[in-house]
Amino acid sequence: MNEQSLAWCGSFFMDTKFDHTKIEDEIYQKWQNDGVFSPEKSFEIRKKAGLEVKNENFSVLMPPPNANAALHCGHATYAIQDLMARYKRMCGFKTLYLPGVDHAGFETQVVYERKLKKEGKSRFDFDRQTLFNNILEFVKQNSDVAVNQLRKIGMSADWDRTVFMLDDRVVNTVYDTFERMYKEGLVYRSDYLVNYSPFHGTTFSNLETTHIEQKDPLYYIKYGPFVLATVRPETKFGDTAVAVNPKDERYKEWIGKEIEVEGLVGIFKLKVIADSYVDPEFGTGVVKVTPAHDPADFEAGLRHGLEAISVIGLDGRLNQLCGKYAGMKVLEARKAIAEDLRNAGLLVKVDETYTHNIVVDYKDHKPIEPMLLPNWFIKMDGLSKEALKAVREGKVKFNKPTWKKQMITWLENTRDWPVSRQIVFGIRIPVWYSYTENPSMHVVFIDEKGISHDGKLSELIKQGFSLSQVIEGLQKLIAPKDAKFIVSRISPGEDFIQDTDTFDTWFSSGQWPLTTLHYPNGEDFKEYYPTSFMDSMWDILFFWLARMLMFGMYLGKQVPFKQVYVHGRIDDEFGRKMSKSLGNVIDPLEYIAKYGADALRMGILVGGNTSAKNTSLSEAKVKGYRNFANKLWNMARFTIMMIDSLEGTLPDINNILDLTEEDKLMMGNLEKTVKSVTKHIDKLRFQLAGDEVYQFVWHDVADKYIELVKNREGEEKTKGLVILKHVMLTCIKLLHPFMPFVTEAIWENLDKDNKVCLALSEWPK
RNA sequence: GGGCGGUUAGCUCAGUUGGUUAGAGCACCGCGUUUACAUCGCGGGGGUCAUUGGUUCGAGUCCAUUACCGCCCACCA
Repeated sequence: MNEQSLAWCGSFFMDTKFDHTKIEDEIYQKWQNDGVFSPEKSFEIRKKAGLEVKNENFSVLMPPPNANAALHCGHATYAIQDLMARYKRMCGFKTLYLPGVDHAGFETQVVYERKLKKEGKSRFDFDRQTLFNNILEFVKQNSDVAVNQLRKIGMSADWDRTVFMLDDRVVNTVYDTFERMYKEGLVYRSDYLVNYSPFHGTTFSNLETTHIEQKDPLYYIKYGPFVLATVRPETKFGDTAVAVNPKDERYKEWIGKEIEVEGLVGIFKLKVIADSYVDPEFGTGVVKVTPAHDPADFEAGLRHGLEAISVIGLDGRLNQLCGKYAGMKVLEARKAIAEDLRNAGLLVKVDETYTHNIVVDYKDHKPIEPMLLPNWFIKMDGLSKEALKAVREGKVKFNKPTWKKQMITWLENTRDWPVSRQIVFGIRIPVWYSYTENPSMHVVFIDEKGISHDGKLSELIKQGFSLSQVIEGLQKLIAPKDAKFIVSRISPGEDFIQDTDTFDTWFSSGQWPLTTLHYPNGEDFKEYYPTSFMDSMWDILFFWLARMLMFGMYLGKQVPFKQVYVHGRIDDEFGRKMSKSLGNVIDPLEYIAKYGADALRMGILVGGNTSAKNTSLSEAKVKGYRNFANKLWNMARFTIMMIDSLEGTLPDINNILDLTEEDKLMMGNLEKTVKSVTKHIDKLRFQLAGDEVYQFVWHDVADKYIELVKNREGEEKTKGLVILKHVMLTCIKLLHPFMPFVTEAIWENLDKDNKVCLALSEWPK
């Protein structure tokens, strides 16, 4: 035992209880000082010590935790990545575990806006740049919290390589990608029916929306010669056709004819179209078609060449096309219009029992208004095709067939990806509009006195504001859909204003394997791409894993990771999802403080099946594994005590002969356990691996073999202790990826001649 | 509407080539202060493996059916 290790064990090792609080931080510091987490350093250390080193790398990227909050229980699943990294490192692979932090654009902004609200402020009180800087400051404070908490769990990540999503280098790579895609025709700006949230003031991709069931009145209204059913009479001013099913005999004669509809604000002339998307069984079998405010109608509009007329504005209110209803909020207008239709004798009946699914955002479940807005889009066909091919060919393996199936289905059905978000916190879209060429741009800005101005840029200039004044206090810019623009990351000249939209978070995090490894010319990229292992929960299978696959194939020309491990959600002890409203949220830091990181890790890795859809965690479980850590500790203590009470030195395991039947059995079982545990980990069956060592250590070694050796005398006892020591050393190696702290502490005390720390010792064979 | 999971002890779950009497942890009951550990030891109770049917010498395990629970995707006004 060397001086350094004495410092943190010493008399402490005589304690009958294992106190994790006394050693965890110190051991972590020691690993870090020794260079255990650096692939290069740890590789050299093993080489020098004469331990096996492989010619192959093992690399795993840490899914960057959101920088907007402290860690939650889900982050405890990072133990899976750490288990793999530690295991592979011990097997002799040059192992890189690369950490990072995400800016989590939209989510962070939502969190920050809630904070502002508490202070009686809102995002509208700040110009764009100031708001961005404030949020960035907020994030920087929190990302330290997140990183330090990850250290507490024992992550053997190379922190010197930590990447933040808004690092200049990352942002530049993201810009490179956008520019390249633009040059290759994969980027376009278009009016498209997007999911717009009047509440959040931004667009969402399809993935960021969800459906909830809701009861709404279904209005049967007279519509020219027809009666039709609708829940949205307020969109009637944007109707540009009426549709029926082509097979519907009732309306066959009307197809292709023009009808006149007496509206509440004049008379509409509409064409009757036939389209199979109409269900003859629903309502009366007649549908009003509103391409600008309904996804199905939008598609139908494209098929039939219909005009799309927007009647709802970004503020969620009806616009000037709606006559006296202009300025009303959607629901308000709906009621008013229904009432007026009733009074005009145009309302046939109302079905109050009608339930249907409405689209809401995934975060706050606020209603989504489908809107026709100019947005930046990425063409998905080519990108998804390459990713699909790689998945089908097995270039990337999945821990369960169902994830592969889901991935294939999603990649087969991708739609173009709207990547612009109308939020401030993110990577700003590198596109500039010239004022001279686009005088009709709409801007919102705050002047020096803090007064907000909103209007056409040319008008505001006429009023005496200078362009630089506008740019200085700029909040929002809306360029017309046919605006002329230049793609550039720096200003092309004084006449230009940059787009105020930012990229969808997943546009940058989708490039994570590339940016973290310094694509395209960095050493790490050459050395560690494609990465070996990627662990993530199923909730971001499409958001993130699919996007990484696409960017990986597009830029890196290879899959970004060879093995995907999809883990389950951590639920509470009754299998319920953790939620604030249920009050069943477990704070991982609390359990670490109380029972130790080792116990928490075991609770996740062995107490449940991480690859199941959901897995439950409970205090009782973690406590049980804390007991196991204590058991292990005392087994080691007792072994050392028995060895110390012997006279003379302990013979080498290779020099002992004439083993008893019990000794042979022990050695045989040990060998079986080593083989089985190794196989289980190789097959990613962590629970079975961990449980097997647990059972072996506790019930074979402690309950039986130690009891046996304890009662021996003389030479028999000496031999037994030689074997016991060997068994203990082997077991703590097997357990190290699961319980790094207690095993490392035992190693220092049990093997006084150790050349390297346990984290760099050789995996038993 | 399409697709996918799950159902094994009071609770959380294992059971990965179909093969003795179905296991673990926690909880429960009884006993126990031995050279470590009471965060321990020894012993014990408790399951018609959701339903029904099939394949098989043999089914918790494979196939089909039903029921219940849950998830994902989706443009039914």
